[in-house]
Amino acid sequence: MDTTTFSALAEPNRLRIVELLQGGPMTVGEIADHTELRQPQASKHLRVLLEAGLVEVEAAANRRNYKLRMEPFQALDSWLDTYRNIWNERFDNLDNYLKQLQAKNNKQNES
Amino acid sequence: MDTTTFSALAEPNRLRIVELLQGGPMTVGEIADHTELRQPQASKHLRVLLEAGLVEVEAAANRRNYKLRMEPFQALDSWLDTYRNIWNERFDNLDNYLKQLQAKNNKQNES
DNA sequence: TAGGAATATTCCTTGACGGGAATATTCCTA
DNA sequence: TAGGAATATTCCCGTCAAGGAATATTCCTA
Repeated sequence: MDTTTFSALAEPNRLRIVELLQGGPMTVGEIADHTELRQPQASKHLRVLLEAGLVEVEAAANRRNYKLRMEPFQALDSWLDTYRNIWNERFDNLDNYLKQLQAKNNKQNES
Repeated sequence: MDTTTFSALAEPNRLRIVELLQGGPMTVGEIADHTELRQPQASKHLRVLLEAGLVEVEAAANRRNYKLRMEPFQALDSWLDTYRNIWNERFDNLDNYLKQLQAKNNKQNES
């Protein structure tokens, strides 16, 4: 995992844009409207997202439709695999501990 | 989803530290050794990770053991849910498209 | 209790990033 | 083909984050 996806998403306005694009492709103007960003800054942030591979553009005459790319999110997803293992492991340990505790209690109650 | 986890992971050395800690708790000195970071910078990065909630510390005399916290990763995981829906949706569309195409071909071959 | 090991903090400097304003570019249509 | 709409780019400035070096802090042990 390299850090470009993280840096792209580390900027609040860009994260906002990404979440906006969940609803489908959008035009620069629409994005600017929904984010209180001026058009130039919207363009700039979209450029960063584009270079990070988080979005792609399709030119339609005057307009540009920006759309989410799924690859980076899928990469994130598999990056998380390792951590899922870790937290499952920890959960199993806790689980075992609780079971042992319960077994112990049962034994006491028997006597 | 707020951006603090992303900014914490956006710094290469910090991402490196997080991945190191997959192997279990580590001391500041150990971390510094494994990352070509000087001790002060290691401390500083750990502070950031700490404040972002990505790690926790346990003091042991002179040493401090830093250890991963799972909550932020779990949060990331559920944040990804939305995007999983999106890519499944797209995959279904592609799937349907291919099936239609195949049905069409079969029809042609029949005649 | 002095010294040393492990860690944290401070100060400084530098480079990158984000916003604002102005301007350039592209494309459509009257 | 001139003008206008949509978008991109450039320049400037202020802020912030990261590394280096030095120093402070904490805790152990001889």
